[in-house]
Amino acid sequence: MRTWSTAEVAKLAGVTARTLRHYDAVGLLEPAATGHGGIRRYGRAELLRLQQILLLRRLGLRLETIGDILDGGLDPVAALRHHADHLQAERDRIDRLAATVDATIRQLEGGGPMAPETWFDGLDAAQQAEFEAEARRRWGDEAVDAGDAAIKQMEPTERAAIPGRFEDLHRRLGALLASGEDPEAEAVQRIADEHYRFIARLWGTEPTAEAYRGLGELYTDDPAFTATYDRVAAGLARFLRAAMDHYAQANL
Amino acid sequence: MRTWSTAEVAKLAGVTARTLRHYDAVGLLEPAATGHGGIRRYGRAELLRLQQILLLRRLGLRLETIGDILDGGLDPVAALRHHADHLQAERDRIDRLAATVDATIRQLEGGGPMAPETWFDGLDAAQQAEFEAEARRRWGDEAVDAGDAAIKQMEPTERAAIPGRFEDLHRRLGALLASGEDPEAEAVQRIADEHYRFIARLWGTEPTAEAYRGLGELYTDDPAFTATYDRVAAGLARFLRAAMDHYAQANL
DNA sequence: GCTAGCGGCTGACGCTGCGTCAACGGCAAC
DNA sequence: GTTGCCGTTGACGCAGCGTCAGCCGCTAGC
Repeated sequence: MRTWSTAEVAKLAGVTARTLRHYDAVGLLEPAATGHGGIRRYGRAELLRLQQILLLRRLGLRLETIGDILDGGLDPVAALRHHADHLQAERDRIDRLAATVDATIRQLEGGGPMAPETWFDGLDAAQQAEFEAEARRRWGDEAVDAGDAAIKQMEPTERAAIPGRFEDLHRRLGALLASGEDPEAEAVQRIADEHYRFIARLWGTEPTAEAYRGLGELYTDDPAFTATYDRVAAGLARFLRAAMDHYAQANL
Repeated sequence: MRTWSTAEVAKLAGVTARTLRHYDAVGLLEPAATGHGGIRRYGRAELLRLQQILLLRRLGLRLETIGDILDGGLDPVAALRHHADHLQAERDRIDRLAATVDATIRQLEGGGPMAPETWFDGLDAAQQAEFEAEARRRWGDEAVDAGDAAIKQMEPTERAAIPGRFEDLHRRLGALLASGEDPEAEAVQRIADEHYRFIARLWGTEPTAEAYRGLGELYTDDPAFTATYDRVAAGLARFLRAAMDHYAQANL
């Protein structure tokens, strides 16, 4: 027995016959011979190649890449290094996702830090969770926990007023934007000052210039925030960010 | 301005118009009204729904699941918990993949532990790397490093003889299998004893019953090994594993 | 000589979430 | 009338096969 049929190879290698036909179709593994009605026959060389294919496949490489490697057109080490980078990135992405999902679950259960009723107007539970996860990434756990503690210490009436306070600031900023004011204009900067002090209250500490600018970046980088602001007035997110940048540079 | 066009919504939410049409097509987000040549118009409610869709999407949920949640047919917390489990599994999978890829790279570079020329006959570099990764998972880093050290201390001639020694054992086992012997037969168990002592030499220590049985499991569980053995003789992997099981039970 | 059954074959659709043409329509500015 | 912009509806493409559907050839049993 020097050659094997599709079913035999499939059993030996632990794949389905369909897979073998697929590999034939894409030119990854062609049978040693086909005859008599298209019947495939595989030889020892094909078995070996299949082994290597399956190994590389289990490393997560794409079939096309595997083909390039086995046909000598691609350096295996380079390809694997590239793949390792890709895996690393994937893992990081999943880690971030998982953190955000966990935060969202905590938010929805209502028990976690940053209770829903206290935060940004216009952000629902999932958005707040995302913001929290992002905040922990940007400013660290301590900063976020400190902010949470600061909010928890407020009077209930003050807490309840937070969303309204934001709305107020945003509306007034939107009006200035609509009237063509520059982000660095004094009228705008006065509101930025109010905004800064308000954020400081919420955070339980006065943000550094860097932290405050980072918050501004968040407004424009995160589509959820951007959309929230832009519903108040088109371009408000960028306008606010510019105002915050200038404020930080001038006063912090 | 109380309604928005496709392009406006797209800009506000940071998605493409194609995406909005897609969401309409799959029934995830239908415009408030369509008229005059199919022109879509979105209202405030649709904007809010879109926000929630995008948030849940960024958590990695599938569109269908998102639809179920937003239509009230699915508990968000339960869905997210389920999703978190899924993410966890994915991360673990990627971690294992990355470990195997790293091991493969080390093997291919030839510098790492378990140099290619010393290990199993029939396993190429990638396979050996996979085996190494699997071994570290099953028996821990110390065991694998100890084995590596043991092999490094051998005389070069003895090292070179390893593959041939395996081949010899496998051929003799294959002959006994072909002649219909039982895995527990004395003739088979004598070879199992040789096999055990040989593995002990390679590992630098005498495997426990559990470790030896675990090695047998690997032979049948891992298609790469199974195929390698079954090329020597059909069913050899299972035969060897049964012999190892019995040997461990009777002698260890 | 008929039929059932086993294996093998070739299409072709399905899955996921859109990106990317292609082909066409309507409306405003020039 | 034309150009250009924004809108529309198909339809293919991607990755890697799973899963029919429909057909052919050989063998065994009746």
